[in-house]
Amino acid sequence: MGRKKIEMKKIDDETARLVTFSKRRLGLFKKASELSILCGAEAAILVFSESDKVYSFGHPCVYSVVDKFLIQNILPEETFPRVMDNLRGNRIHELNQEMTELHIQLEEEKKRRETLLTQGGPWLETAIENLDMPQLKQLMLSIGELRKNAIKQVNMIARNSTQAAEPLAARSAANNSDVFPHGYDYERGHF
Amino acid sequence: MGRKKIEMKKIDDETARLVTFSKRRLGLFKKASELSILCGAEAAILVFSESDKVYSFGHPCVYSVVDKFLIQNILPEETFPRVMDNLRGNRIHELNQEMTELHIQLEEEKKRRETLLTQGGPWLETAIENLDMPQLKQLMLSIGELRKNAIKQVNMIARNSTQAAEPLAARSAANNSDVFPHGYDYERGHF
DNA sequence: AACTATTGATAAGA
DNA sequence: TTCTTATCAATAGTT
Repeated sequence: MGRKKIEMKKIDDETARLVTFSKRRLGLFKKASELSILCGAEAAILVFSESDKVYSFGHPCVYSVVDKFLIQNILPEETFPRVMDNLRGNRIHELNQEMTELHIQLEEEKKRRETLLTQGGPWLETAIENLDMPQLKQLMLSIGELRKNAIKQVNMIARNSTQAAEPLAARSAANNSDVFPHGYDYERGHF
Repeated sequence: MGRKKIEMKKIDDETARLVTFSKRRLGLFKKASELSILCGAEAAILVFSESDKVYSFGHPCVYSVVDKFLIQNILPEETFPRVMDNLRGNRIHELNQEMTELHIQLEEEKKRRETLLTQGGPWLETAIENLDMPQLKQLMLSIGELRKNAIKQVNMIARNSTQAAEPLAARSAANNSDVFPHGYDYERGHF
């Protein structure tokens, strides 16, 4: 789509290939952004360059979409038997251990609920270890919602700010990855 | 890009929105396919329609790219400790009756905790609106950690499963999804 | 679904 | 790299 039509095969010249990669990657992300906006859809794009550098786009954010995908396509409840059954109810010869276990759990549950009421965050980190698959799925969905809301708020602040707000990468340690959050002026390459 | 320029906002007319969604989604996938071919890149696209139907594209395939993404961004920081250790103990025996009671109490606690977990969402949504930028950054970090822990636990459950544990993201596409694999002549609808 | 008038994306060049 | 522009490609509105 330019001065000439190009053959649809891997570009031989490395420099030209890199240039095209940059241009088209941005174009792709823009298209995805438009699709999301125009149609109220959620989308995520993951791209790995030849040198395995990762670039990603997501609306409302990469992780909420990827998580949603994983939950729908990779983590169906029925494929995973209840692990907790092994630890709790199915071993008659381990009744005593189970008893102890229950005592501990009960205490932990009480503590956790208490902590959750007061602090929230720290509780979740430890409590996750005791969640079963349905609970985990619910948690993943909640996390997705949480991200959405947080990003919304960041965008809100950014809009209301005269100074250009620091772009939200929608995640923590973005090691070696470029994240492309929708809602930011990616045209200007602010990140 | 047609008879008229359209405003970049959600299309009001539902029919038009659905048509545009179809057209642009295909266009997006084609662009991704071209990017992959021309530049030797790997790419995956996940799209959820408003009605949460999922469409995906992947080169060389959706799951390999998603896996790669997960591995690069999530798994490296994990250590996979034996999470269940804290559930096992070697204490003195207890009575069956007490155990039954404990079971009941535990279930009750879990229910209460679950209620907090699910109902905690709305509370957080409201709270988020009052956070400033530094607080939001911290929240995003926390969410990232939370998500890692959740995924870690999912993997844990998968590993401990008596059934052949399926590696994360190593399944074929599920029922309700349209997968758009690169390498096939999607123009002609070979699948 | 198909068809075009337009707009949008981009290959090549500066 | 960034910008410019001639072309090609995608698509909005229409049939």
